[in-house]
Amino acid sequence: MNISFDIKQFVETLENSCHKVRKKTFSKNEVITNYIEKRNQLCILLDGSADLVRYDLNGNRTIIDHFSKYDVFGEVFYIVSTNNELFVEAKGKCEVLFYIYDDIKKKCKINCKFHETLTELLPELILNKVTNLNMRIELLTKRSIRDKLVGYFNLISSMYLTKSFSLPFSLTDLADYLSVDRSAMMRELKLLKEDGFIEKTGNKITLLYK
Amino acid sequence: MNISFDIKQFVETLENSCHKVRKKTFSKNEVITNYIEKRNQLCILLDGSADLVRYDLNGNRTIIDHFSKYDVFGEVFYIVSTNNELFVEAKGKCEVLFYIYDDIKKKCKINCKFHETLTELLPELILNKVTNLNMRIELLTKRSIRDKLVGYFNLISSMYLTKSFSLPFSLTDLADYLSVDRSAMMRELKLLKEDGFIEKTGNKITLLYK
DNA sequence: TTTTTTCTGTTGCAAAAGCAACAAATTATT
DNA sequence: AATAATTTGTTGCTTTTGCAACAGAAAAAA
Repeated sequence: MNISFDIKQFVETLENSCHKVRKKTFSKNEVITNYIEKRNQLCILLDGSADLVRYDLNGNRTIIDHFSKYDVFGEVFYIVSTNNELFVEAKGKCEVLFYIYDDIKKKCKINCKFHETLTELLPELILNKVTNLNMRIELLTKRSIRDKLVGYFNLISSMYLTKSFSLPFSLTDLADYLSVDRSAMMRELKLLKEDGFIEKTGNKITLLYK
Repeated sequence: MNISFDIKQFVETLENSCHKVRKKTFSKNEVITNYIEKRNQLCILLDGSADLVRYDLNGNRTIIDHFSKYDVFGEVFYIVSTNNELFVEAKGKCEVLFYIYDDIKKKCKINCKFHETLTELLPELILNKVTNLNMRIELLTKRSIRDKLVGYFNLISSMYLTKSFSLPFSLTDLADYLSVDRSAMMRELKLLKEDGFIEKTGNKITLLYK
């Protein structure tokens, strides 16, 4: 995503220009943050990858979003509407920039450059999120596991412009992302293979159709 | 939603202040607009109700979003990411305000008040959409029809602050919204009734739990 | 390196959801 | 007011999905 470059630029040059900015590192499975309304926190993933997850009352785990280098997250992008708590979990070693704001829409009192740039970029960042959410909904509304898998593969394929790619998720996590049972998904992957739609070695997928 | 009032205010006073604004009426089942990238159109529903729908290759209909009075829609809020076409369909007689923009983020050349206010409101409107999308995802990730129904009822209930409410959808449309088979949903509704969780007369629901 | 933990791949069985078809009720249309 | 169209409610049957359990592979930790 071309927005990442902008973020990179301004993070690198400006991360020390505002006293409300803190950098912190996390190791695998640590909770980077949880989403609480009015926490007024915005985070930028400087290195590593992390997932936004929710656990429901039945113990089901759902991966809401997946973050990689230079992705931005925080409650502004996900206004909490239910009692289910949301966590951002580190998938490995992570470096995260935390930024606490008073009012995301208004200028920082100290008038720092960091905040100014962030405020400018915000609408674009949010629209970026909206696109992700829409894609997500499109996947989730598909009626069968097969359609979800194929939809997801098409997405990845068109993102990387190749019919052959490694999944950014483990298969276990992919099931949580598509909101289906893992073993049922494995079964469907096998059938897709048998029907000649895909090739699969470990988590490398090759699309054979179209 | 408190934002509606702002919209109402400024629409009523300013709808004639920009030459790029057009008002049009639609009758039931007419297509108000379809989503095409770079169409640069923003619509405000002045009266009636409408649905944003998608038909997939298998002929399944999915209601992506439901709009009522003063809701705002258009491609800015749903960046098209796939080949499936999206339509906004009138559910009855509708009055719609169309606004064509050059660049939603920049001021209108003629510097009209309409555009200025809209540009100011836009981030808030978008965040509003994000909340909706997140709620939607939360519903769709629920693993069973029962959980989807209950989740949806809770949402409506907490929105209207009452345990007794009429559904804003027909049952047929509700199934398309929850992305499940209608008859299977009817069966589950019956079971919910039999298990004493809800009362149901026509499309009026009363929650008996909690 | 060895041990432990997590992830992958598989399967039988049970439960849930989808499909199809139809009658009754409700809502539009003429 | 009569007719047509749509929505609701229901059910038997089929297919899909979920659950549980386990063995082997791979990855992480000791």
